[in-house]
Amino acid sequence: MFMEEGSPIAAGNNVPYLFTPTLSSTAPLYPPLLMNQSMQSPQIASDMDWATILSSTAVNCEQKPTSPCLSMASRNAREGDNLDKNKVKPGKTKKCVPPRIAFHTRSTEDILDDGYKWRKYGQKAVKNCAHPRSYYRCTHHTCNVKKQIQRLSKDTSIVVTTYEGIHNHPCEKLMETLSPLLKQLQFLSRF
DNA sequence: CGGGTTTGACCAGCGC
DNA sequence: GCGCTGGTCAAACCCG
Repeated sequence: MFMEEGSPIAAGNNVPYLFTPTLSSTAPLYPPLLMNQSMQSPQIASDMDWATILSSTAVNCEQKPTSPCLSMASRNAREGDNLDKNKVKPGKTKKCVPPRIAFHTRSTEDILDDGYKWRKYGQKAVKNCAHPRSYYRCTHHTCNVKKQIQRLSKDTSIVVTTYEGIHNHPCEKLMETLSPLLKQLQFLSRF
């Protein structure tokens, strides 16, 4: 298996992990191996693009909408809820883990280009980790997707990228790449 | 000047 | 209840 680390990544216990084969030291994004609890072994997702993988996996592990997600006062405030920061309703503070996907990628670069545009909003030193964890948010104004980037302390060449949420907009870079192909397909389909 | 990064402070959850 | 830790905020700063 590719999971020599053994211990779960800091992404919650119900996270379906996506692993990239660690063959190269300067890792382009290889077709990832998709793995979750229902699978006996990782499956090669060679025919899928990253956006598809992200959205389908996130949907598969989506939480029930009735869960009291985003209960923190700061989140309420950010999402237009008028709750005062110091007036979080009692009994509704149970933490809800939104859909998360974690990637292991061997790379010298911390930031892997996934086609989306991200803005860093925090960095934090994590216990028992030599490298800090960075927090990013999708810059799209209607999109609340976040990601965390951290290097493994055991193997600093491996970058763990944890995505939280589902993009509600197309991947700009992907569309840029695909649009000429689509045009070509449309042209050929006329014959 | 606008958008992104840095970084210290703050807050909530959790374990003891 | 208290301390620790992770996640986020926001002001200051940087850069094109």
